[in-house]
Amino acid sequence: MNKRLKKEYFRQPATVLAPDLIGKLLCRKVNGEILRYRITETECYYSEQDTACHASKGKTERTKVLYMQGGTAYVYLCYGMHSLFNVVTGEEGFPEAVLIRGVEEYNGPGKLTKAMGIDRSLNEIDMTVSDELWLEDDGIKPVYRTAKRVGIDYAEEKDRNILWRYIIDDGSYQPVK
DNA sequence: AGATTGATAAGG
DNA sequence: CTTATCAATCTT
Repeated sequence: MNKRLKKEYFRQPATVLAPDLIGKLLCRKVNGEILRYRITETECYYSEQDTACHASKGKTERTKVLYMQGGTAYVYLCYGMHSLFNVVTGEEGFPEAVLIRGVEEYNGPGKLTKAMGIDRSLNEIDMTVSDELWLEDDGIKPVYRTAKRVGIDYAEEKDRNILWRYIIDDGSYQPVK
């Protein structure tokens, strides 16, 4: 039986949740139909000291959602054409989030949001109570590997080299019965 | 390697 | 108001 991820779960640090979200189910209800996709790739963005994190330059109108409590959705329009979907984690007042970079059928953060109909109207949604967008755990624990984050050339070298990207090891889990 | 695309943030 | 920048993707 699938269990919906609740507030206590999202209160953990992004550094813990990023690997743990691998294999979880991203659920989206659109036009009365429920879509479920298994998360295959995430990245961790953590604190104002992380120069790759949007919040590193301080709190602004755009990044304030990163400071909200865990379980909030952060949807950001990048390069004018791609909606990127993040899960805000941790306690209120501390900026951290996990970027969902890929799901089973769609690789690439811009493609999965387009496929699931995720756009900026879902920004700041509380996924612990929303019936449009939420996360589920069906008990599968896939094996994953780590890598350096991508697309963050603007960050300082110390942050570019952190292994905060988590990718599923394909075929390492059993399909849902 | 280059074009695309528009919100966001910083500066005048 | 103007300008530069971007957690990407597609085509050449």
